[in-house]
Amino acid sequence: MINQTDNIETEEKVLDAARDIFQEKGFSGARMDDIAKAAGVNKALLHYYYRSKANLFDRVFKEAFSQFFEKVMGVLSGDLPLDVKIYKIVDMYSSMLLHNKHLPLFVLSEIRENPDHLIEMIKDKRKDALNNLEQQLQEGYENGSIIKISASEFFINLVSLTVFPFLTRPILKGIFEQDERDFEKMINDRRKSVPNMIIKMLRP
Amino acid sequence: MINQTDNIETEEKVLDAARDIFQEKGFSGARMDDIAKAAGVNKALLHYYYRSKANLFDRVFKEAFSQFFEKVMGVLSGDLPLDVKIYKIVDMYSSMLLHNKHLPLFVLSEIRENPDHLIEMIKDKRKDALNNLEQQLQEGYENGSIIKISASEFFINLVSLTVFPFLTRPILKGIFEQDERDFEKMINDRRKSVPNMIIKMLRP
DNA sequence: GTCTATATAACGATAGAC
DNA sequence: GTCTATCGTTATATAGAC
Repeated sequence: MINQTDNIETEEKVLDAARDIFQEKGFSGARMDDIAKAAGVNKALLHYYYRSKANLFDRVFKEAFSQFFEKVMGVLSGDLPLDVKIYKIVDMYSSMLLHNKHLPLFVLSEIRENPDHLIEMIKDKRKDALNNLEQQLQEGYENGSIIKISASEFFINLVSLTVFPFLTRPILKGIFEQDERDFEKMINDRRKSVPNMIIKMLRP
Repeated sequence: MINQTDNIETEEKVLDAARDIFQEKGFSGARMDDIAKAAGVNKALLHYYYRSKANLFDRVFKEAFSQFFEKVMGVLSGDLPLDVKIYKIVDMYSSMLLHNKHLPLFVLSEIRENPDHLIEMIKDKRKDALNNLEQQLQEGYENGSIIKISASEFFINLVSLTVFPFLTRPILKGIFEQDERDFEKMINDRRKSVPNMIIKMLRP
């Protein structure tokens, strides 16, 4: 298993380490040395498997980006009732981000660098999800069951309330003296309170 | 005015340039060369006035951080009615961030580096603002005019809905095909819609 | 106070032995 | 496939002339 053939285990160890370091420090803050050390291998191996820092970063970023978006778009595209979609999205993000604390800040802060070609990555799924959501909101409005609201406004409100607390976590620690457990409790409470807020907000 | 005595104009030009570059690229992404070029002076001057990159960065960061927090804390500490406070905070943030697009992402992403000593910077104002807000929410609850809600929950919801759109600006461009004017229009609409949402949410 | 030139260190990347 | 040693660049920082 060692030598003579590509060592997949090593290749993965490197990728795992790269994910950790890049997501915590960003592209320009991360050091190839640190990634190598975290992976428990030599620096030269990173280049052997991934050729360059930019290349390795790209792998990590694309993965993080799709993790951050594709599931949500999937839920929005489906044909579940609106309130179920709301609960699902809040729940999904809460679980995902509790286990991957640096993800949202990483994605958002690295996006400035390549603001263009990321659009390609969502363009397909985007249309489906939005058309579907827009129609659903329109129907609800014509039913008289909800107020008139655009898909973008609805989407932004929902994601803001769900994701923002993760971005401000170190600050919340300072302002409200939240420790780790307090924070988790708050997030778990918000799995119910955020959907309730959104639904209340939609009521005519 | 030139030579012989400290040239305050130059010192400020450097600080202005540093603010621009640091806020756009972050500490490790920023280059002293770029700052010098943006200030229209030689690289050696940056060290003459500010000694080191870390030192210059510190100036910029502290300023940005207090800009991001102190005003809000001031409003919360005052004795305005709750709904007025809500409108004021949303309005303040919207105006500030429309003119300083990189501020929130800059503050949030650089905070990981020094998560500790920033707590010092808010500790004083924090207590006043929170006690005041907590009492106000408690009174409203006893009046029967609003639901029971903690100060932290209230605060997070308010700031999330106000600030988050600025963090996702390049993405909104991709998902909703928003151009610059669309974005500004959306933010200006939210000066009313966000307070309305928050108030609606508070209703029993 | 401002510049040019240069020292010094850090980092990404490659060569070559095993 | 993995390591050590090293090259080449780029960045921060300083020395010294004006």
